[in-house]
Formats: sequence, structure tokens, C-alpha cells
Amino acid sequence: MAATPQALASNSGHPWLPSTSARKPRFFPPPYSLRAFQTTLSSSKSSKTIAKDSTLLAQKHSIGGTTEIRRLCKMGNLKEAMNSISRMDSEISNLDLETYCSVLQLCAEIGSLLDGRKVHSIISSSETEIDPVLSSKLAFMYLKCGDLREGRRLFESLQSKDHPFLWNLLMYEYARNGDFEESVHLFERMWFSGIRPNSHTFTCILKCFANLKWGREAEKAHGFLLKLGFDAHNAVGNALVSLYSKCGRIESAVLMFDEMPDKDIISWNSIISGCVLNGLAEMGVELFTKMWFAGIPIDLATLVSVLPALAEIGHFRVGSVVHGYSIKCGLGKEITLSNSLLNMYSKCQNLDDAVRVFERMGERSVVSWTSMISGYSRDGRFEEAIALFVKMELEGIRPDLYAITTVLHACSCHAAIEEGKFIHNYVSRNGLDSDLFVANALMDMYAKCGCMEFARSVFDGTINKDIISWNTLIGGYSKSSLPNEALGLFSEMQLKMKPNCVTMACILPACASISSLERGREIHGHILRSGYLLDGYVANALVDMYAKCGALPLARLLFDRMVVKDLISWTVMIAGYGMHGYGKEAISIFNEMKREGIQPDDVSFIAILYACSHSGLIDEGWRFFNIMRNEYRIEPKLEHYACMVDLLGRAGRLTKAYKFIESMPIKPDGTVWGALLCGCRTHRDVKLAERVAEHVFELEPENTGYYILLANIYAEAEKWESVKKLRERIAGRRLKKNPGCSWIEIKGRVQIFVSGDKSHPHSKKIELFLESVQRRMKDEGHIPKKIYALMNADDSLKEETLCGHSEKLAIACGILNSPRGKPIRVTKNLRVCGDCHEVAKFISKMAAREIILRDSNRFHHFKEGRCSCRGYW
DNA sequence: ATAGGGTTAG
Repeated sequence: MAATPQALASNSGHPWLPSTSARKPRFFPPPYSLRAFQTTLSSSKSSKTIAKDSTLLAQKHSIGGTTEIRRLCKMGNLKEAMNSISRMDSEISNLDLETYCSVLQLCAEIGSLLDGRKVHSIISSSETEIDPVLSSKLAFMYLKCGDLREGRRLFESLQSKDHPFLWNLLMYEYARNGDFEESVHLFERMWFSGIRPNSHTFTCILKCFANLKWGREAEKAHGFLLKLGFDAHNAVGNALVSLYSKCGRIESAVLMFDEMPDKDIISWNSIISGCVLNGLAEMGVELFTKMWFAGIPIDLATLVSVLPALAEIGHFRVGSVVHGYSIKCGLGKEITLSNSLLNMYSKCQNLDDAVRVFERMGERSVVSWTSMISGYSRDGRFEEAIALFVKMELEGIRPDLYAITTVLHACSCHAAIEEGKFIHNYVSRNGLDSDLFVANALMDMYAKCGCMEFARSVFDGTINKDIISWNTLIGGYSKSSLPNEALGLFSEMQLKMKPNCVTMACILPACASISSLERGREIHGHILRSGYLLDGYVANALVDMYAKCGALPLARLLFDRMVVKDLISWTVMIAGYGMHGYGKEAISIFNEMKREGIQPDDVSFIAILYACSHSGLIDEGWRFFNIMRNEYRIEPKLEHYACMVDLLGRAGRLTKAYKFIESMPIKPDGTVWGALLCGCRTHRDVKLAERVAEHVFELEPENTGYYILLANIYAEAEKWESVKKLRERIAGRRLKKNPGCSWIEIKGRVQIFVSGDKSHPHSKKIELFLESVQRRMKDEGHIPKKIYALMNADDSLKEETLCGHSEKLAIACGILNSPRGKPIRVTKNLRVCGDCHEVAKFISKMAAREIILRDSNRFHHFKEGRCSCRGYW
């Protein structure tokens, strides 16, 4: 009976080892010559010879044991096999290599690292010579059992590594552990060692590319595989489909899929999940139905892949058909399927059905709980979401990072600070705060709740901060109106890492809020150098920054150059024109947006209504208000009403405005009444002002601005007694006037002025300059409006304060310290005062300088003695 | 003829 290589191979179980004739007799002995084999073995040992007197006995046992062990291995009884080996071990004996191999094989299959290690130690302490086959088998066992380090060590010690099998296995294990780079690295080493990869190698490497998002390698690899003819392997083709999908190249994935001649179930599943991944839910569902009607078998992965697509489209009816089908198929108990189902229902606004699925599940994983938590949170029921988190914990399910971040997200979305603190406490107690994802979610939660001190303390306590940590905190400061903190942190960050697009989009609003054109320009330069301008968020933030820093033409230039303009871009530009008082331009941009087919939303309507009111475009304002309600069916919110009241107020239609507020279907807030109070001031209606003010004071008792406003109304009507009473009222409430302050950037430095400030180094010069302005104004017949100073200081200081208003100081400082012809840009935290407004007009003419003043409400462009607001402020 | 491609929550 001739021992063909194939037959030998099947006996040994190692078909891939090089079958050189020299090795054959030793490693692949025919079963009947076992004795001869062992003789060969012992004779091959030169120094370590088996003790001669016990040899025979040992061999006898060994042979008997060997048969028994092999039989046990064949049956898959590892426990008994191990027991036998242990027994043999106590008698000085050695098993043959093949038996060791079969035990190791079984350890590998079962995944019992402990037994595998035991066998390894028995082999090491015995006199068995570890030959290449055994070392390979050992490496194989370690890799299969998850001991990558030991597997790698044994692999490296192998003399010959010229078969791809162990390479593949090693690569696969690295990939399984998420170390895709190492896997690719091994592939390169393998390739340059001249070892021919096989289809397994390529499927593994394609998967690594997919996880590394190496989209560009996808095409290269594809071409290469075509050349080698590996594209004919279904597994390789499927891996390519998956790679293309995961790198966002869904067209290529579809092309690949279409061209596959023998699509199997995995091909279908891959393309369906690829579509879903790339936002082509409809196409995913279409493919699924095609599969369904073509009678192609459908399995668990198919259903689990298509359910998110159904969720996205909102096809919960089809979803429930799938639900029924899955039960019929006997997949009802599958936990991943139930998770996908409950997620589908909850995303289709069908939380009750989701709860039903959840409650009927025999076993629930952390994924099930997390899905329910996000379901409740999506429904706005964040208290129940948080309660569910507590319940999960009580049921002994340990929340993982996803669960924690999901529940924290629920807290951030609803500014639920108490609940957020509760979760924070849980996180700390369980030592989960060392995780970066959790720490970042905590920072985000605190930032969204407006608790920047807490966000900061988490930030400071996080050791390995990543870019997300920095961005979260910077963005938090920006949004919490702490622009200086945001800018400070941004500078600090630049010492440690390179900011990305998100950083830019987070920091620009900070520049915008303090109108820091210099800092904004610096960041613009940074953006240009990094190529971040292509990012839509960054471009929008940049346009907004320029508009808010008073550089409207620059904003427009950037806006015009934007390749893709989204709703935000248009809205930013409309709002930009609005705050500068260019109502007509705002309207024309709005119309252009509509022509481009972009649907305005509630925010863009706020922008256009604001623009109309600040330019006195009353009829247009009404027209937009009606279009919004009738054409776009957008329910007006408080902001829209406030704009409309403002519009009516400016036009002097105060009674109509009052009635308008009374007819509102939602409860008006302080800003709505406040807008009317402004109108009362403009049109000097003291009586109505008093009525309106009571509403405002009731709604916003802490806001001093409104008391000042009413006081000014009294003062302008020369009702000094009422001024006095109101002042007492404020004093009784212990309210303090928010001090007015203005600032200007000169040569890259911000100069800040508060009323009556004399600490500035150029104070004397500024004073002299303002005195000269005042003299010239008097000469030309202007009378200073003393009343504006009333609420700001003691009576004795009145005259002086009038001259010392912060915006005037800043403007004067700008005139004195910047080159001729350069526009002066000043920002004030409150509304500009009337006297200062007159003075600014005068200076713009006198000094032939453009002055751009941003106050808390809008922009004023002073040029040649006129202001762009034309009195609308 | 020991391995590989597709799977839910954020």
C-alpha cells in the first residue's frame, strides 16, 4: 500500500507542511510502523536518551495511552484526554508528536488556553524534541486561544515560515484585537519575504483596510487582486464590497456586487449593510425585497442589516412583517435581532412596540438596555431613560461605555444637570471616569447644561485629553458666552496639538462674540493653511465671524466663494445683512436662497424678520411672517413674535403691537414685551410704557436693562419724580446695573474701557480729544443729551460721565492710535447711548473716518456724519 | 481541506 502524500497528509492532519522526501518518513509515518517511528525518534536523540531500564515499560504505557488519548481527542473529550496525559506524565514517559498535536488541536478548537499551556509545559519538561510541526501547532493553539503574545513568540522562533497559514492566522488575530496596522505590517513583511498570499490573506487584509478606512488602497488592492485572479473568490469579492462600503465608496461597492457571478448570502448581506451604512436606506430595503422575492435565503445577518434601514425610512409596517418572519424562522430568541427590532420600533416613533419587544426578551444585553435608553431619550422622556439606566444596573447588567455615553447624551440634550450629576457620581464610583469617551461625554453634558466650571474640572482631571476633549471645552466656552476663556484655551491647545476643523468651528464664534477681527483673521489664516475651508461648518462659522466683526464685505466675499451653500450658510448671510441694517440685501439673499431650492426653516425666518425690523421694512416683515405661517407652515416661536412686535413698535403702531401680543397663542416672554417697551421709548409713550414695563418686570425681575430703559423713558419725558421712584425700586431690589464697557483692538491688542475709566495710559489725550469734539459740536449747534447719563452715575459726576462713556473712550482711543483711513471698530456690551451715537456721527465726519460700532443689538456704521441704522435701533 | 467575507446601541 503506497503512502501517497495526500494520504499521509490526511493521516497527520498537516497537509500544508512542506513534503520533502527527506522529512516524509519522520513526520508522516504510516500508522502501522509506529514502533519504527518511535525508534527513529529515540535514536535521533543524541544526548537526551531515555533511561534505558524503564524505556520498554514507558513505551508500553505510552503506546497504550497514545491510542486512548487519540481516541478521546477524536471524540472531542478534552477533559479525559488531559486526565490521561496527566497520568502518563507521572510515569516517566513521552507521547509521540502526533498525539501532542492532536491534543493541541483539540485545545485550539475548544479554545482552552489553560489546557493548551499545560500540554506545552508537559512537552517542555519531557524529553520530546520540539520539531517544526509541533512548534507550528503550538503557535496555532496559542493564537486560536487568544494568547497573541505567546503565539507571536512561537511564530517568530519558527525556522521556516514559508506557508501563509500561520501568517494569516496571526494577521487575523491582530485584526480581531483591533490592531489593524500590525496586521497590515505583517502582510507587508510576508509579501517581501516572498511568501505567496492566498485568498484568506487577502480577505483579512481587505478587512483591515476597511477598518482603517483606507479608501484609496481599495482601488489599488482591487486592481491587484484582479490581476492575480483572486477576485473570483467569493470571500475576497465580498470583502471588497465591504471595504468599498466602509470607505464611503458605495458606487464601487454596488458595481463590484453587480459583477459578482455567484453572489452568496454574504454578498447580499454585505451590500445591504453597505447601503445602509452609506445613507442609502431605500436602496438597502429595495435589495432586501429583491432578495426576498427571488427566494434567496435570508438569515439573521440579513434581517439585522435591513432593520436599521427600515427604521431610517420609518417603514415600521414592513418592519413588523420582518418581525413576524423572524419568529417563524425560529430567530425570535436571537438577542441581536430583538435589539434591532426594538431599535427599529423606537426610531419609528413606536416606543410602545419597542417596549413590548424589550419586555418579551428572555435575555437582555447591555445593547438592549442602551437602545431602550436612547429610545426614551429620543422621545424626550429622559427621566425614564435615566430610570432605565438605574434599573439596568440593579439587574446586574454592567453598563459599558456606550451605555454611559448614551445616558449622558440624554442628560445633555435636555440640560438635565441633576440627572447628569447623578450619572457622574455613578461613573466616579465605578472608576469609569478614566475612560476618555466617558470623560468627554461628561464634559459635553456639563457644557450643554451651561455648567462650565464642572466641565472644566472634568477636563482638568483627564490625563490623556484628546482633540475631542479640547474641542468640547472650547465649544462649551464659546456657547456659554465665555469667549475669553475659549480663546485662552485655544492658545493653550495649540502648544499641545494641531487643531482640526471642529476646533475652528468652535473657536470662531468666540471671536465673533467679542468682535475680535484680529483674532478672527489669525484663525482664518490658520484655516487656509490647513485646508479646512472646504469644511462646510468652518466656512459657515467664518462668514458668521466676519459679519459679526463688522467686516460685512469680507463675509459676502467668502459666502460667494463657497462651493456648497447649505441652509446655515444662507441664514448666516441673511442675519449678517440684518444686523448691519441692510434689509433690502437680506431680502434679496433670502429670495436667492429660495431660487436655489433651499427651504427656509424657523431660524432663517428669525433672521429675515430681524433684518426687516432693523431696517424699518414693515410691510416686507409682515409679508415674510405670513409666508412663514401659510406657505411653509412654520409655527411662529417667541423669537418671531418678538421681531414682529419690534417691527410694529418701531413703526409707532404701539396699540396694534399691544393687541398683537395679547392675541399670541403662546405665552409672551420678557423679550416680546421688552421689544414693545423699546417701541414705547422711540415714540415717547410713557403711559403705555408703564403698563408694558410691569409685564417685563414680572417676567424678568433680575434684568436691570429694562429698569434702565423705563428710567430713560421717564427722563426723556422729564418725569424726574418717577425716575427717582424707579431708582429706589432698583436699590430696594439690590440690583446692580450691568456696567457698560467697550473695547477696541489696536495693533493686535484689545483695549477695554468702562465708563469714567481714567486708568488708560492715553487717558489724558483721550479726554482732551473728546473735549475738543464737544466744543466743536457746541459750535455747530449740537446740544449734549445729558439725560442719558442719569442712570449711570451720581449727579455730581453727570457732566463728566457724559464725556466718559465707554464707547466714546474707545472710539477716541481708536482715532488717536490708528493710521488715517483705517476704519475704527468698537464693540459695546450694552446698547449704544443716544448721546454717544450723536458724537460718533460727528466724529466720523470731523475725522473723516469710518466708525463701525457693534452694540448688544446691532451694528452702526458711521460715515460722513450719518449712521447706517437711520434711527432704527 | 485546521482560517476568511455580512450583524444591533452611540
